[in-house]
Amino acid sequence: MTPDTRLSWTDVRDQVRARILNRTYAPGDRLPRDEDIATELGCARTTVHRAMQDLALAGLVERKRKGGTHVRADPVTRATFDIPITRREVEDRGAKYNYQLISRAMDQTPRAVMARFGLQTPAQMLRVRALHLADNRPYILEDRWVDTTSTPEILKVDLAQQSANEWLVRNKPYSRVDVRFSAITAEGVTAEYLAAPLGSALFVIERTTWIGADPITTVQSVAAPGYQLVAQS
Amino acid sequence: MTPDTRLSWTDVRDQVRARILNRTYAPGDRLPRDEDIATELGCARTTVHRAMQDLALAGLVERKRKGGTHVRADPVTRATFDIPITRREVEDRGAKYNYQLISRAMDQTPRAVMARFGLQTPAQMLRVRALHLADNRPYILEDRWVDTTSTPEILKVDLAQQSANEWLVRNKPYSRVDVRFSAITAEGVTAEYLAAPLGSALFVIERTTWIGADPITTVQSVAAPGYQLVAQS
DNA sequence: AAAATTAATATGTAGCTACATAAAAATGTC
DNA sequence: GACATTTTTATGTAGCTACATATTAATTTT
Repeated sequence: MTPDTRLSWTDVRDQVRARILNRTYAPGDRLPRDEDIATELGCARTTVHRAMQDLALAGLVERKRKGGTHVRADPVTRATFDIPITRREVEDRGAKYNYQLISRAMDQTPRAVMARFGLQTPAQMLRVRALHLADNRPYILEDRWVDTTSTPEILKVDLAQQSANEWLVRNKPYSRVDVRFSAITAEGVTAEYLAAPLGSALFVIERTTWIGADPITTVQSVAAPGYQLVAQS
Repeated sequence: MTPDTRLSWTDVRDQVRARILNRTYAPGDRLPRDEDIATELGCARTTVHRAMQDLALAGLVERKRKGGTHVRADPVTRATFDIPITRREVEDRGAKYNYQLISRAMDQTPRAVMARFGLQTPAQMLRVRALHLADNRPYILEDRWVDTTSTPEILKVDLAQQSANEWLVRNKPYSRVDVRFSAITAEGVTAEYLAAPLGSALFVIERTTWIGADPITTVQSVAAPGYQLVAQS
């Protein structure tokens, strides 16, 4: 069905990638111009262009105007992670999702939160702590701060019924997000809520979102022991 | 200098994104056809198409032929991480990089390694353990297995001089990679090598690569306490 | 009425032209 | 020779046409 001699941009991409993998084009090498590759493979320059863009996005080559296209000498491993709302994450694992509000109160932002938002002076924000459960076992403990200046509506939401996670993601689109991963030791109430042995290692995801220049929320999500995050594709 | 009325695809993307953010197009809504948006904004359909592709890639909208374009109801947080070679990572932080080979020997793959590669039976592979240092302090401890069937050249490399990390990334391109993050507790020799207090939480990156269907290598990289991974952009 | 077929439609892709832009290379100037 | 200027060139982008393809919607057949 495919017109025999018609190359799609994915075909071109795969061809060029294969050549990089088999060292026809070695790391650091400059590739032929898009146009020459086009002539060689018998397609239009636009098609080669699209293919090259994709390879550049994947981190395999680097392109510069006039400078041409080069195979990256120090290829980086580029991994993309999808972090869905916690309910979905739990349900996608085939587990029953439950949610439990721990506390909800206005409070002054501590240093760590100010740092995340890039604030110079402390501010009053809504602090929400909650526990997400999978099959009635602790799954993720979240400690969240919501800026009530940018998001006053959160004050009217019944957070005992609906998690701030879910409400925010559905009702408060953001324009910028900062994600960071780390590990902490299970201690005190954190260990207690997660039913984790004292001293066990816990995986932590921190997310901070803004709309334009205005802070929306920052969360520290601590996962129960054994949690693993796997890259897409 | 910019021709007043000329819209680039990034302009269109930003416009549409703004409308999603300000709820002109609400979650779940179907957007107008590309062509209608093109007419409205005064540009070609191709331009809108490119903009939409980008928004789809970012996870903001979903597109289906004939079905049209819809604003995603459950937006996911999509984060991209670049994991450079360890030398670069250290040097980019302005620290002095050092490397130390701990052990290098052929051995039978344990269950965990078989699982990563999807092997049914154990195999003989090269196991390399090494320590990366930043300013002479332990930075990352790596425990690596290299498939000497797909990568026999590794046997001739002097791994005391050059880290397997670096040699592989520069000499062995891969076609598929699997990345996963987790947290473990500092124990035994791991704690010792990293100079980490017993029981402290350590961040772990596991990477497995293949060329076609053939395994190349799998590494468990354990970072010293305090390590944090931050998403790009 | 249910199932199979056909038509309509929105997005996906390839190819072309024309021009913009960044950066390297060549040239000119002091 | 060092510096500024101009030219060249490879990629980047916009717009157009034409057709492919997946789905839904409409229609026909059983």
